[in-house]
Amino acid sequence: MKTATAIEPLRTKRGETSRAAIFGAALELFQERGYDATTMRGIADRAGVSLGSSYHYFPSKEHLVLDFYRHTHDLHRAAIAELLSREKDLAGRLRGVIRAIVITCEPFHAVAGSIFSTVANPSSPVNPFGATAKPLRDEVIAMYAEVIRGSDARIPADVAAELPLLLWLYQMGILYFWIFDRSPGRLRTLEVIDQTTDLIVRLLSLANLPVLRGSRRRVLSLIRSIGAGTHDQAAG
Amino acid sequence: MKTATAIEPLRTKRGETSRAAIFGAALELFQERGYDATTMRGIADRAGVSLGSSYHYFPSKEHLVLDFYRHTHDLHRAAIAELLSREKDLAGRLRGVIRAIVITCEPFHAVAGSIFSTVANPSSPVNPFGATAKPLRDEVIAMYAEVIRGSDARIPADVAAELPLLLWLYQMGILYFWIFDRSPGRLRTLEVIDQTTDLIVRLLSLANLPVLRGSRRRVLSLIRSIGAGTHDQAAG
DNA sequence: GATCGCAGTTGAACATGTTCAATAGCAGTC
DNA sequence: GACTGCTATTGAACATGTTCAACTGCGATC
Repeated sequence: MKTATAIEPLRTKRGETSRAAIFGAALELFQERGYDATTMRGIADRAGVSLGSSYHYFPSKEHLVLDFYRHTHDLHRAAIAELLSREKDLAGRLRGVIRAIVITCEPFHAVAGSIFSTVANPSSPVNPFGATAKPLRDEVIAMYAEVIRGSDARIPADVAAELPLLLWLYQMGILYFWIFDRSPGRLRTLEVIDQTTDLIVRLLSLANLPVLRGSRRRVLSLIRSIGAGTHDQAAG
Repeated sequence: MKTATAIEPLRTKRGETSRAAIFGAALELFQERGYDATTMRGIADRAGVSLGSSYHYFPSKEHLVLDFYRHTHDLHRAAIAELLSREKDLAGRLRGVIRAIVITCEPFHAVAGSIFSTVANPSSPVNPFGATAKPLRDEVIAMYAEVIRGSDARIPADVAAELPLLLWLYQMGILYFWIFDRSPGRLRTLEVIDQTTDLIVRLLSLANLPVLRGSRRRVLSLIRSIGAGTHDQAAG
């Protein structure tokens, strides 16, 4: 069951250069003008290629967003490396990781809204739940698995199995909140992050209470049934 | 603090007719071809008006979606009227209302994805969190207040104050799940609705447990701080 | 009933995402 | 070195959302 439309490797060095130039130009223009105001012609111009060439490497404007995601994820990984090797407290790890994603994305705050909406479309080739985005999605989920695994928290196995996926969703929720946040320094988002990460960790510690056992079992089964459909999402 | 760009009342009967024709044509075409495949020219043609006229009544294609929301909300209200007057059990009311929204929207399932994504854009004039959508949003939230108020459940006042907003968000979450659901008869969505409504009601009944008091207080304060920013959303 | 103002109407013009058929350039083969 | 096939490149052409300046017609005012 291989992903059909994954980014195929580039054939020549010349092509690699062009592709990088196009993506670089897109990245600059997204930051300067936003996603919608950035035109494919503008990207091609700045990259020094023709309009048609851009479409040779990126089947659509939306496909540029996928590379954009990859790019910010790499930045995010780099930003949290030190934290993950040092901090052992789960709340601390989670807080740091989520804060880092917001800080990493900060240069793109103005763009993020249109990008989010573009990508939220289930029929978009770059929908986060879709097949094209699966490799990157799996990486992000694996990252959260690492956040949990490297902590000193004792998470029951059944919970731990579903938690990375949930944290990925949680990250998306925070990012959507952040998109709307116009407070100076994005303080409101940071405040919400602090509170929600604490709540999550507290909830995890409560999950073992006898009175919550039943709910926990039902929540987990619900999550599994939801997750089941998410993965084999058709691309087109 | 009046909403600036609310739909202004129509001046003449002639205009009212045109507006209705345009919206009706849009509704038909959305169902037949989907949102993206429906062109403004196609709408104008079917409505028997010129392209320019459509823009006289709807500043953009997105603005048609706002009327679309209003339309489905009215259908939804009609669909649940009987249930709300009969059923007193909170879980039953909630389940019925959420099921009804999914069933009401079923004819638009194929369209819903692109519409959702269009509307998810924070800079879209019809973003559900934005100023233009406020009247309708308030109506939906009030509807959920009614769902709670008319039940025999004893909800603590502090929880009851925030619950309608949360249920509105919950409804949006269900709809986003439903958009992806390709199971026959949308059975998976219905299953998720049954399970989540039960969980919500159970969680509400647990909210009074001493061990959860602290969390409850923190959750509520978090919700209030999140909700605070949502309301005075700028339109542009 | 003539005049005036404004809602309503129109279609051409524009910007931009996307497609496509044609061309250029390069690498391997004989 | 000529040939072959594939990648890279190009810009014109197309479809569609949106804008706009001009025009029409209806109802109020005198």
